[in-house]
Amino acid sequence: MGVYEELVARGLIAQVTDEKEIRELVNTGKAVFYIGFDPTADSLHVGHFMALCLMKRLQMAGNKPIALIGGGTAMIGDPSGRTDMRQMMTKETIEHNCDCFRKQMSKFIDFSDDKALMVNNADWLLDLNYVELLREVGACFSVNNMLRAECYKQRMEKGLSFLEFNYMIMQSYDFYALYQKYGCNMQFGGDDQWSNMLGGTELIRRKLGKDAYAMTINLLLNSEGKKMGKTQKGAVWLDAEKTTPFEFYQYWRNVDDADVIKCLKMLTFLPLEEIDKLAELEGSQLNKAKEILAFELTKMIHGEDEANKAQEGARALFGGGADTDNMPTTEIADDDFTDGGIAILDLLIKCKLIPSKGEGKRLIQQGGISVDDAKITDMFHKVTKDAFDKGHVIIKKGKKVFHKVTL
RNA sequence: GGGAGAGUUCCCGAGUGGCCAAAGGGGGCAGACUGUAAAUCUGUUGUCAGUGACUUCGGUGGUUCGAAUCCACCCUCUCCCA
Repeated sequence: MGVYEELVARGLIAQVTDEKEIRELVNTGKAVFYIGFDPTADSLHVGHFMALCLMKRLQMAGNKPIALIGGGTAMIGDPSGRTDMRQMMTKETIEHNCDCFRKQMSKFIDFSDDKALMVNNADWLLDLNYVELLREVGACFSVNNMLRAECYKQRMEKGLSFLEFNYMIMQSYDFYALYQKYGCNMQFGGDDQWSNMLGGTELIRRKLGKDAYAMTINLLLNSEGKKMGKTQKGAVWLDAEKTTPFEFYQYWRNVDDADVIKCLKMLTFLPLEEIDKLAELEGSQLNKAKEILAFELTKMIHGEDEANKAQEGARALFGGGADTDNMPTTEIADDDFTDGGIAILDLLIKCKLIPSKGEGKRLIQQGGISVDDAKITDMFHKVTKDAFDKGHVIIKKGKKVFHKVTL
């Protein structure tokens, strides 16, 4: 089975411009492909991770990946599939984010010995001259066609600024530039990028008379059709500072039954046969598959040690025991005590478990807070110093949030 | 440039002088039920020193005893005409 067939079997491929050609290129390791990442935050998230995995799979099959960091395109903001305009970012923020991306990517992709490249489109986009650009590529784009593009559909109702409208041209120009510079003959990206990617193949055909190819990967959607990798707090980040390994593990441990197998296929490097076996599990047995998913992903992002810690921590907590070693911890000082105790609401705030006291009161009224396994029913409850005799106190918020407090 | 309309809490959206911290839905959080799942049901969802006070309905001023609501100017967006 070639790498292309594997990608299909894993449900990764959404659309391709020319299946036969792409299969041939990719399976024989002749593709030089790029994937663009716009530095919209200071860490990569799960959505990027899928693309990185794809790069890795293709790199292992002998193809050459180019990771393009969108330091130039981020100045514009991709309107694809969005209902609102992105907030404009300053140059400084973008540069900072680029640095963060670069560091994280180097952990996954082997950039040594020219096996992969990392480029920043700021290097060629920022110096473009407007009139020259218009003359060079402007003539190759049909506004009529652009307006019909699926990615602008939602924006045709809500409004689309000229700035954002040009995003497609910038991305197309990237492909065109990479084709000439590095012989990049293929572009991969999320399925929401399809229109932008076609712009590039079209531009190359018109300007150079050459064929280039585009392929999109399915977005990671849950069974309800929503993008995965988002929580109430925001995205699930790859940076351990922003999403701890434990939180990361828990996110995957808690996916819907309906999504486990899909995630295993799309995100892990486990052999398909093994995943097929897991797919036969039913009911509560699926928890095994979820553990494997969570462990594998945590291992890839944070390393095996962290993955083990997260797994043991989770097993201990939910298995009844209390593994306090890997729990998020807050240290409090003597000053925090008055009359030998600290008010539970103050303590919860101190641990950042609640954003306001109102929410804390509600939690207590509804029975959502326990201290050392004792449910708190009085919102004026005080945690005394004696409670710390064994060195720490464990606060439980709801069913899944544990927090250790030390003195 | 001319004309018409819109901006409300996390999101959608009702409210057009006091009964408005603001309907309804979604989402979130908690409880019950479970398998750390889903579905369902219940409660809850601005802040605080909580029978009260404070901040909040695009911005700034104004009218009024009292403004999300009325007036003026401004900003942003949509639609129609050019």
